[in-house]
Amino acid sequence: MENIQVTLPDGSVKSVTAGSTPLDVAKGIGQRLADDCIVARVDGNLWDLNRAFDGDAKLELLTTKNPDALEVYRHSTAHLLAAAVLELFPGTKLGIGPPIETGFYYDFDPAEPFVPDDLEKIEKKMWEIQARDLPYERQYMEKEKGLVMYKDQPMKCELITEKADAVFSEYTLGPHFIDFCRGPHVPSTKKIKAFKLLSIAGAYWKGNDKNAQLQRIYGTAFFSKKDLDEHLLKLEEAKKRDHRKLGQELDLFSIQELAGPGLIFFHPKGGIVRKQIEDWMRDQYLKRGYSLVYTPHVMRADLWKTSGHLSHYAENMFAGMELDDAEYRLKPMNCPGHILIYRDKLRSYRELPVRLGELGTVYRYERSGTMHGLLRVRGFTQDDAHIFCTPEQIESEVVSCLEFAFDTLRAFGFEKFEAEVSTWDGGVSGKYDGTADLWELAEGALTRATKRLGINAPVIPDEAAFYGPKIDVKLLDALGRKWQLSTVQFDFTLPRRFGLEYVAEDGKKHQPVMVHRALYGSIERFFGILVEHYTGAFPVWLAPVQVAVLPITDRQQDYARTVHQKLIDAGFRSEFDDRKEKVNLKIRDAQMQKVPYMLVIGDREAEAGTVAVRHRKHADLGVKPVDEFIAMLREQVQSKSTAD
RNA sequence: GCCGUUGUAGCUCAGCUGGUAGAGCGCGUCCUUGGUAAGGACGAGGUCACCGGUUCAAUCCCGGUCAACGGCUCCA
Repeated sequence: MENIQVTLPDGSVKSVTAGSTPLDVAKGIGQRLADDCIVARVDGNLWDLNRAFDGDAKLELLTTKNPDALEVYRHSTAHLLAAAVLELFPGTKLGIGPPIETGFYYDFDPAEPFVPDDLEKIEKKMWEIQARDLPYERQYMEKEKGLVMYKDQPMKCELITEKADAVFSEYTLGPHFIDFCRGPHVPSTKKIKAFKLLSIAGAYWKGNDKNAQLQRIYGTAFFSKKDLDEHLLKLEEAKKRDHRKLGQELDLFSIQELAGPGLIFFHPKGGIVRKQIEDWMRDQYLKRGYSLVYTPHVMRADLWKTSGHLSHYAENMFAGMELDDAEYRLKPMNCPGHILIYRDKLRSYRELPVRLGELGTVYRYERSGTMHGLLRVRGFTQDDAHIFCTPEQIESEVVSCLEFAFDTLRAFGFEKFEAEVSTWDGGVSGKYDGTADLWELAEGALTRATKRLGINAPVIPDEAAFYGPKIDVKLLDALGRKWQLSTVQFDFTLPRRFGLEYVAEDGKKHQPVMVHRALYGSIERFFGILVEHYTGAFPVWLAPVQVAVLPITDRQQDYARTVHQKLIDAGFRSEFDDRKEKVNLKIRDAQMQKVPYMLVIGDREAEAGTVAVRHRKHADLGVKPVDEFIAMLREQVQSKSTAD
């Protein structure tokens, strides 16, 4: 037998006998490495550790430090899940079971739907199989034979028919489990050390809502118990931060069954926070050359015909209202309203760009089952603005929109962002509106703008709206979760549909370019994200109650009241707790409401004209004269400090 | 819209194979005037989501509706 040459990443070459596997090479280097290895990369392809080399090869051994290895590991855990399900529920039909960003899932079609208790049973069975130390073995099957072999697994047959080569690979796990699969996998179940099944959900076969629905089991897996526990802790933490839970605990907002799903009631405390959010944006509009407009919530259906919404978007609109003169529709978007204002008079190039901004409440008929707290609703308010400009102005407008967006997100305490540019498909499919030179112009402006600002923004082809390219900004919150918020979108369609014009230098009429942009996106959604980002402990400038004044006994009531009044007069949001309760309880309540400052007032303070300051996080800050406290508070509010 | 789960006081939940309900917190009254995260006593709150069926009898079983939750699909 001839030897084969295996080149390692450091350039060294190992000579091994033909038929050797990556695991053999790893063992040759050291048992520790062999133990740590999950999978190999051979000539750039992921490869089972126990799969023999075809010939000379470049080899990389992937250990638990490699993200690709984690994917393989999770994929193997998904197979383990499927094997457990088949042992417990023979006859269950298998769908697919891939790794995902946070773990893995496997889709099943069981005779009886799984119930939550089954998760525990299945997980137990998985550990049982894991303990058997079963190998994942790669085998090969001819397509024709395979279709017969898998005749009891209709979904697998479908996949084999569609995807398999004439000879395809499959993986066994022990004597009873076999799955059509490209692999690779870990060598044996003993490699799998930490996993947990998380939930059961419904999912359409092949992601198509025309197909039958399967039972999907989600789980997660990590190389170590420690990593798994950390991840589970993070999930717990996210649950505690859930804006729906905090919204109720802090009395910020509610959704009323009598009123309907997806419609938000802002309570007094949520209302104050929302006012801060809105005021900030309106002030910025005026500072940055936007005008503030208001447009009606219901408008004639004819308007929505002109805009094209009734032909493209009708299923997302609330049904029409037949009035005496015509049919009316609730607005799902603000654009047509702004367009009517633009179009109300003849515009000169001298007044461009025209930037019309509104905090516009729109209603969209989201399908039942899609609503989610404040994040997906049927009525929401966009910080919406439309910029009408000349083609030459596009780039600088995009730059200032992006600057505006980043300033906005930073103001609310977000530090990390990502941006991406969505472009068309070059016109091949015909599903995009507008001419090639317009797309080129706009896409060029977007990418140049990101470069000018030094933003790394990947370009994603064929992801644009049909009416123009766009750039989306995502933020990363305190838990590192991504949220898509700000968007800047070109629109080649509406200016044409509404026949928008401006008179240029040449005295002729030209069509302006239109840009849609929203920075919060939806105020409701932004509010929800803020609640989660801060776990409800809003920075002082946003906090619904900034100060709680807490007299210890009735003797200090009068003095405490003057302190409270002084705060109110100075423009702060102070709450006076004059209940006949112990100060411990008052502190506890203020603490649980996440009030930033508590002023404890006893005889000593009343005597000296001071307050004992307690901070929600840093606890006792000591005694200060009232004016000194007010000055400190003023500084924090004015600077909109987000430090706690 | 689809699959699955859930729906009991303002909130969080308990309620054993059907006999019209209970706790803690909160709320009210009273006592306690107490220095940095829960003082005590008493009391008032519920058509057990809604509609229908089975039954002598339904919070409990069955069917439907609505809503919430976990997801899927969708989000020009």
